[in-house]
Amino acid sequence: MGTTQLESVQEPKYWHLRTVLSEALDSDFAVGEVLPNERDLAARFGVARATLRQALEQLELEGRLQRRRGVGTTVAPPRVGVPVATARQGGVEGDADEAWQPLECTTATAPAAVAFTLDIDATEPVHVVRRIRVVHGQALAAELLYVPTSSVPELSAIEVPSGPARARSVVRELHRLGLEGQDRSVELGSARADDAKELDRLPGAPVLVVTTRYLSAAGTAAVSVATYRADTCRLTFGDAGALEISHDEQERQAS
Amino acid sequence: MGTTQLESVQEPKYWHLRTVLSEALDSDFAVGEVLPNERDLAARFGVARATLRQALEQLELEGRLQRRRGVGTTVAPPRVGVPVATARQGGVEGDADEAWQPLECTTATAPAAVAFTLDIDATEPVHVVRRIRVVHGQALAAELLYVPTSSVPELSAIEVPSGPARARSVVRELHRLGLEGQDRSVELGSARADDAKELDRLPGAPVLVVTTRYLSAAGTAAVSVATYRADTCRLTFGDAGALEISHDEQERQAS
DNA sequence: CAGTGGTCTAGACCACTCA
DNA sequence: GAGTGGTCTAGACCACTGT
Repeated sequence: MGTTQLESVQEPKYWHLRTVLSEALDSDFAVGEVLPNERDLAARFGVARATLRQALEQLELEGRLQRRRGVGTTVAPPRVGVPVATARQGGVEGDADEAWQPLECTTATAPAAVAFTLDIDATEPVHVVRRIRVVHGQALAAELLYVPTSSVPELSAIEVPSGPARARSVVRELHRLGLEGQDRSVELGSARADDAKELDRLPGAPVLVVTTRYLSAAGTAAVSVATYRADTCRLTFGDAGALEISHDEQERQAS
Repeated sequence: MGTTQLESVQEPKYWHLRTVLSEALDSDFAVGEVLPNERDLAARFGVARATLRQALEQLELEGRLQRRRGVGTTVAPPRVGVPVATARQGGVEGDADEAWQPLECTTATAPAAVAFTLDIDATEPVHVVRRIRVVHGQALAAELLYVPTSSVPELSAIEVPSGPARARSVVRELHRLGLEGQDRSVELGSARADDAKELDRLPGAPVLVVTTRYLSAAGTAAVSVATYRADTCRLTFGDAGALEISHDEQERQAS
């Protein structure tokens, strides 16, 4: 008959919903606007709440939505471009180090894999510095910076008490070494409970895990494991701050 | 009384399950081994299947598990380190270009955001090259490479028919320009239907979206949007192939 | 307190893979 | 066709936020 080929490939409901909602976000909503609550939305689209939630989860993963328990679902602003490495990445300067805010510092043994990367014995003590990266008053990343005590010999004599002051000392001493460059890797992870708390997210929230190896003439001087909020961050490498491609734009397929 | 503080903070069941399963994976399972099916596992832990699945989803997101419909759930190998940029990223050579396998090439107008980044008019035609990055016989990434026709003037005269051959021509011409460097950004996304197909994933699967701007003396010569499988890939920058920190190792918290 | 998103249940059916 | 993971439902209760 005359019925036009309708969804014969049968995409899942939640996926179709995601597309519909995504288009609605583009045309009918402004950044920061709150959406109707999940029960209403589900009823409006004639699906179970769980299905509606599956669509919202997708959109949140893509950085389009922001959901807060007890508050509601709002339209998220475009992702922040976060400089992770500049073009001259061999530079001695601490890159965007001023953005990191030291919280505390303890001394302990490093996790096995970190010890391996540092090329030290697993029993050798390391300074563990806890830092967060704050932009516009919001924490974008939480980091653990592992610095072998042997890398910063000056410090052991000083004996600053634990806390932010000591964290700053360790970072200062590290910079004094004259770092020659960094190695980095980026992968997807989920926030541990402690990181989630710093980032104001729930445990298990998707994060981009940036592992950095700081190189000095003597070898690996320190290792940092930083977890960035995947929902709000776009990591940039090589002064690509100008890159302004957003996800909804990529949606359209050139054919 | 004598009851020892047991889970008073009440973490969600699925999160606790994730931890239990994660430890079980470390101690009792080998890479590639298949887990019991979801219904059995759920029964064994005394939870609903949906809850068990929430835990499995977490572990899959972290690259610990691999799930295939009709087959089962298996223990995933450690993530592959994928070189995205080398230390001398200003190099003219195509980096790990040999790993990219051209599929086809069409000519069309670029999406608005891509046109903006290329600094061209949205109506100007661009070559759209479709490539996939294959390692060990498995597709790790799918890419759309946008090259303005004005960037590669030689090509319009040649008139190679659409297809892999033409794709190769465009890439070759692009390299001939003498590229001066690249800008990159990395963010989390979900696979579009076409990308999902190339990557052997379901639509919506988590991917790392790498947007690269190729710079020539004249400005932005091309833009590429590559989607990497987030479950299997660890993107490395600056010859950090040696970085071997895996997620389960990060689990332990130094305190 | 009312209203929101987060968790959880116990089912059902479907799509896919493989023997 | 048997067995797997993927989708979907219609409820329930909880944790959190604001007023």
